[in-house]
Order: sequence, then structure tokens, then C-alpha cells
Amino acid sequence: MLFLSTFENKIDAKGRVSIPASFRNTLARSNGGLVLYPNMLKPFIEGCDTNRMAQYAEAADQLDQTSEDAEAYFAMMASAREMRIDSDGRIMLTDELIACAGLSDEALFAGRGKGFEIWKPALYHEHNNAIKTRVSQNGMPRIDLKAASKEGG
Amino acid sequence: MLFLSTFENKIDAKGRVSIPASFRNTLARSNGGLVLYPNMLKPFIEGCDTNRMAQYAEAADQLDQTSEDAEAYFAMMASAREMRIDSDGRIMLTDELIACAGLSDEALFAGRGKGFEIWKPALYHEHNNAIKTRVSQNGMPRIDLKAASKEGG
DNA sequence: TGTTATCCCATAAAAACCCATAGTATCCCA
DNA sequence: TGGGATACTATGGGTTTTTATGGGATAACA
Repeated sequence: MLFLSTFENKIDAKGRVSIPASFRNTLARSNGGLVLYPNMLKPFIEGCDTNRMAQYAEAADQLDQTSEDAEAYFAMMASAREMRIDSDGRIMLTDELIACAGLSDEALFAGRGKGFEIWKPALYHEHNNAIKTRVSQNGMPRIDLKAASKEGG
Repeated sequence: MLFLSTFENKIDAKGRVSIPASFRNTLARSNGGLVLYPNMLKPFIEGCDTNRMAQYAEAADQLDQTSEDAEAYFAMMASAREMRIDSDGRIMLTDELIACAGLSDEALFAGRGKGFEIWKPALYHEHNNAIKTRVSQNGMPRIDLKAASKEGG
């Protein structure tokens, strides 16, 4: 089950946001909780299920623990938060997450297939327009579906 | 269950610190106690559950027992302490642990996936900023999630 | 007997839970 | 195909529970 589509939800006075119902559905089927962490390159929050984060942890554990590569993933996990989804399908955003994406009173959820992104709506539209312009000029990049389907059973 | 996120807790006059609730939860699920030991390269304390330390012991046991590699792991285990968590979720830090991380009145807990780190807050932020700068320049290192998920069942 | 560690209780802040409501989409049946 | 009933979603607000932290009392230890 994939994270698809885009949703724009309100952040209330307590810092709560509803996770889009279809994303909750996807999470429920993957049998895992929700993990959020700031992207280190651009101002948005990344979301995935705990199973995927466990894969990152496993992969990072097999690197040389003193290497810079391992440190990068440790930093990611230190900034990651496992979010408790309440009985109404909402989470509480922490100050760090709000700050990293520059959120105020609205959050835009954008599906990404295996995960999703949370943006301040204005920033997302800017970002997304740039991508669309690029693609309209260069076309969609080629991608090898066969190779991917062999690996991901 | 993973160790994720970052927490900053106070060390009180008696030398007690609260283990973050989510870390206690992770430890409880892994069915093991808490082990702390000083990192030998940088000034912080490493934390993990007893099952993981048992894995280190197992792995070290399969090395040539007279080798320098084995000696390194023996030294690690000699410096490791099994911590008892009191009824309020706190531990008492030993003088060696406090000294190795340069702790005074606050301890920063940083999740690392399979384990976690304890730092003096100022030192951690310095360390973490350096990593984030590196990542923002070079991007996140590539990592093979598929291979990792095969190994770690 | 003095020192150190453990237990127990109190408290304030924060987070999780429960309930209510309005708007929207979906279903069902004529 | 239309229209009403129903279920679901997002959102607001109040209440209970959890968490971190301080301090005193009790128990183990040297």
C-alpha cells in the first residue's frame, strides 16, 4: 500500500494535525507506527512507517560505527520521532518538526509512494512548480521498472 | 523497537537522571536491562539493552582470544555497567560515566536506532551540527535497505 | 555510625484520551 | 437518476493520565 495524493490540514492551537485518512490506512496495513524526521537538505518533514525506519537502523548498524556515513544516519534517528496517532487520527507536532518545515497553522501532506512529506503549503507549491517546470522542459527521467520489481517482492 | 529522538533531562543533586519514557518502553519490549559504557573515541556514553551486549560478547568470543581486536571488546565490556532503573524510571550515573562524557547537571539522550548516546548537551550540539553541515553539503550517504532487511530478520 | 543507595510521595507541566459537531462523501432505495 | 439516510473525516474543547523532577524517609553498607 502506497502513500499517494496531497492533503492540506489545519494545525490547531494544541499543535495537533490530522493525518490524512488514506495515509492512516496505509500505515495500518503496513502494521507499523508512524515516524517523522526533518529533511536535512530542504525545509520539510519526512514521514514513513516504523518498519522502514527499522530497515534504516539495521543498515546503519552494519556500517563502521565510527564512520561519517553511520554518523549521518545516527543524526537522522536522533531527530526522528515515533508519533502516537490518537483515537481521532491526529498527531502532536513537536517544536523541532514545526521549526524545520516553517509550519504555522496549516500542513500539506504529499504522498511519495513508500513515504510522504509534510510542507508549509506555500513552500510546497513553490518547490512543486519548480519540479514541474523542469520536467516539462526535460521530460520524465527514464527509470528501470523491471530491475526494481525484481528486488522489491 | 528502536531508540529514536532526542531528550534533555536534568541530573539532580543525588546524581539521578530520568531515562526518557520512550527509551524505557523500548527496553521493556526488548525484555532486557540497560547497559551503559563510555565511548572510547569521543566524549559520550553509549547505551543499549543487555541482549545487544550479549551479542557483542558472542561476537567477541568468536575472535582469536589473544588478538588485539578481542582485547578491544574485552575493554569495552570491562567498562560497561548494567544500570538498575528505579521505580520512577531513573538511574544513578557512576563517576566514571559522568567523567567520560563531561556531564554536569544535564544529560542529552540521543536515539541511535539499535542503541542510544548520552552527551553533555553543549558537546552534542557541536558534534551534531558538524554532521548536519556535512550532510547538507554532501547529501545523505547511500544505503542499501534491501540488503539490510535480508540480514536483520 | 556515617555514607550511600533505594523507596515512597508530592507536584507541575505536558501529553493522551474522550466527547461533540459540522461538513463531506458514500450508500441505498424508490 | 434523484434524494434522503448513513458513515466518515477533520476539527474544537474539556478531562484524565503520564512524565520529569524534587525532597524526605528508609534500608544497605562500610
